[in-house]
Amino acid sequence: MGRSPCCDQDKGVKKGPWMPEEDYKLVAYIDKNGYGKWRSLPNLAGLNRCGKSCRLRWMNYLRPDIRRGEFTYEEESTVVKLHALLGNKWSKIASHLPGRTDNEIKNYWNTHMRKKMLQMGIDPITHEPKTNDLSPILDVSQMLAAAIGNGQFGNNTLFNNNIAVEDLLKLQLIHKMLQIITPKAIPNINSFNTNSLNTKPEPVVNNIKTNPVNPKPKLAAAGQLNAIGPHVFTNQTEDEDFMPFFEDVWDCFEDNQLPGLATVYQTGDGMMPEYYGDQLREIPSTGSMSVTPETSGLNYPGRTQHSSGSDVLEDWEKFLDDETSDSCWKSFLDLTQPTSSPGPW
DNA sequence: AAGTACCTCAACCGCCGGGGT
DNA sequence: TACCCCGGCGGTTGAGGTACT
Repeated sequence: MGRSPCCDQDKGVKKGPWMPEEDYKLVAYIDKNGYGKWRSLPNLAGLNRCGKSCRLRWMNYLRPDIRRGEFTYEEESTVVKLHALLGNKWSKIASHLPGRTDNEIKNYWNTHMRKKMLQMGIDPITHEPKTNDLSPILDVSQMLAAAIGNGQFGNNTLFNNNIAVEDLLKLQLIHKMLQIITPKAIPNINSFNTNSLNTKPEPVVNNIKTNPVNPKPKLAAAGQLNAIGPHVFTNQTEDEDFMPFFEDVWDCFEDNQLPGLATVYQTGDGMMPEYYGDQLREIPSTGSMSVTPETSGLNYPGRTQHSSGSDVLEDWEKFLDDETSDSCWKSFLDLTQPTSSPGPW
């Protein structure tokens, strides 16, 4: 069938960037007559353009309610969530962002947000961590596991200092989290002998200062996932800061459970530090997600069921309900947790 | 200053689905 | 039922701007 393109009949119509006088003509006509009947509009408005071009110019640029300028944090967050829900349905996404056009959102996604997600190791299509990007972590984790499994923990110089053990525990924690997120991509290395860890090496423990004043910090799933990347636990280089984290992890290992969520420290003003793209910024500790799977009533194409770590995910859920946990990552987490409605994943 | 590479985004293209005849 | 018209959508392009060498 293939009907002809709308502009075939309009031989010699102008293409390319619009001139101000063309804009003026189009706006003046629509102001007077309203829009619609795009095919006949150019002739009526005295424009040497095809109807589609006029429509596009009006919808994407001349409409009075167009909102221009940088996307706000809330807008970006909404785009990420809706893209995870809807995929490249730009017009549907745009319908949730007043003043933004599908074209603008599409462009912004392709030029900014897609890049950001890739930098964060997130697949912009599936919204899941990219397994290829995790392999270096996995490799290191496996290397350490192998070393421990060989009984070298006690005399291997690699582990003869606190930093190495801390790093090991961090790696294990990250590994566990990755297993929960992408169980198929991250093989289980739990089989390595964690019992060797259960006999707390005295030199390590003795060198870590206890801190009775510092309460157990909140467990932060958002912070957990922020740790996947180049900024792993950057706030925890000091022993005092690291101690609660160490205790949490240690407790879980002793109970032979998944490690607890790592600690993320709130700053004094109630702000949560988080990485946002390649920048560290502090975000208000309150706020709500404008759209969630539950509120939207939409299913999640592409969601995966995580068979393991459900307890941890429940903890995450509890944490996510906490008012201090709002973050860009929370939105990702909202979209990756199982719901009661059975999805295809 | 000039050349080149990269980035951004307005605009175009081709296809699709709904509605009318 | 078949065909056509139209509006709308998503993918792609390329001109202009910017950064880098």
